[in-house]
Amino acid sequence: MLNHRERIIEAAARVYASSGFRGTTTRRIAEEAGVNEVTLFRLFGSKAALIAEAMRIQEFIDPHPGPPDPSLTPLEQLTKSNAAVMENLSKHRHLIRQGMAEQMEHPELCNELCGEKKVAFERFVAYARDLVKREGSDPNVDVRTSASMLFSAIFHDVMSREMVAETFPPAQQAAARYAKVFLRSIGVPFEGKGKSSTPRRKRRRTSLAAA
Amino acid sequence: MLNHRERIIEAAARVYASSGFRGTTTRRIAEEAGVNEVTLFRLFGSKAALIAEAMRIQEFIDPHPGPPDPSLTPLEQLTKSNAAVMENLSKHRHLIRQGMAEQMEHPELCNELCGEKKVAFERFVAYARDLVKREGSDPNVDVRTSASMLFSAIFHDVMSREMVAETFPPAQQAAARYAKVFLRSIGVPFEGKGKSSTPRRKRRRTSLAAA
DNA sequence: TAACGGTGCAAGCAACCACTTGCTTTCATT
DNA sequence: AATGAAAGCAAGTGGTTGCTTGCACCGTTA
Repeated sequence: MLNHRERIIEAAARVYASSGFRGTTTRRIAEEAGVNEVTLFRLFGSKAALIAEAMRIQEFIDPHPGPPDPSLTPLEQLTKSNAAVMENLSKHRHLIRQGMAEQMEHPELCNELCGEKKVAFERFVAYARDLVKREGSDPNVDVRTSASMLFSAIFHDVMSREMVAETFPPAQQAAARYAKVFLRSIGVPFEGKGKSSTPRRKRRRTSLAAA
Repeated sequence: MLNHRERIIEAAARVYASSGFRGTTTRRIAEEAGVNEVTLFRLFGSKAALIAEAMRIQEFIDPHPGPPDPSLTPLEQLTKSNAAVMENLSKHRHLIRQGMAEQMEHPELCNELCGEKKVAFERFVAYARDLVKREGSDPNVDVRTSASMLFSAIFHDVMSREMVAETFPPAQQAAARYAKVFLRSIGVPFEGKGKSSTPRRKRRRTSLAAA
């Protein structure tokens, strides 16, 4: 049983995710939280302050997708972390969509999201660079753009699958497929079922811990 | 000089793009269109009908990115069409973001967008398959997932660059970089400045017209 | 000239909004 | 039993919303 403050914040996030800032009425938040409407104002001061606090608390991107199990191949590691990120992002997809749409009107609300995203991206780029070095593939490959595209694929998949599912790989295979295409694009070989045209090498263990 | 009807629809789309359905008041549309508020209701019946009509008219994805100039290499073709799609999408990015966020509350509004997107994607997959065949690279490559990732990269770039620019390639190079990573991932060689680790071949002209 | 469709204008409607006030109730701590 | 903080409740504030009404105006067509 949560206390009032937590129940209200949770309700605010839920209502905001489904209806945006304007659609989030204090009456509805109070109703969903099972408290009186006045209580919101006594605890948070205003609707805007309450919603801002609700956004501040969310953790959109799983902060601990690594370090990965070193006994896994790069493909296995990537598939696993892709899936983890997708699952966690998916939980907040409605809220994130609202935040993105309202970025012009309420820029403060999506700052948390953006900050997390940048950090996660740089961490991933470092991992990918390390991977390229360890695997000894062409160091001139554009790792950063490949990483950007992988991030985009994951983000866009989560945000748009409900609307245009046909343009994405089947949900259960998406994480692995994105991993394969990514590895291919940075020239790191993996053992695919006859899908690899680059010379195969014995799988090598690598770790994300160095990133 | 547009007539009233067109001016109103244009204003409605503009206001919707910046403020969403709830934020789009009939008073504001009338103001921006330079007509009296009553005129909206006389011409369109209701706010919802007006906005629906405004969405129906938009063309989000350039319907004619091809057939490409056959004198161009695949990389040049792709770069060009990527850039064209990005430019056109970018014009509607605010409107699209609002539509995506409100997909649950107003599903009818984003149907047009989704339909266009699916068609454009299938057309592109067909082009990519043809490319793989002509270039004689490994036919077992996962072309569809690579295409999906390219689409995602472009879409996500356009929609999120204002918020997290650091996670994307520089704006002027993005179209070309996405094209290179894509070609790399489907095993089609291109002439990069020392970035190619797959064996180079003399550039071959291909056309998207077959798609 | 007469009729008519399109438009503007002023006013107003009921519903809803965020937020406030004044008062009572609940309940744990002392 | 007394105290005080947290919560509920009912009512009301001024403002905004989508939409309507009634009437005057104006240019075209008959």
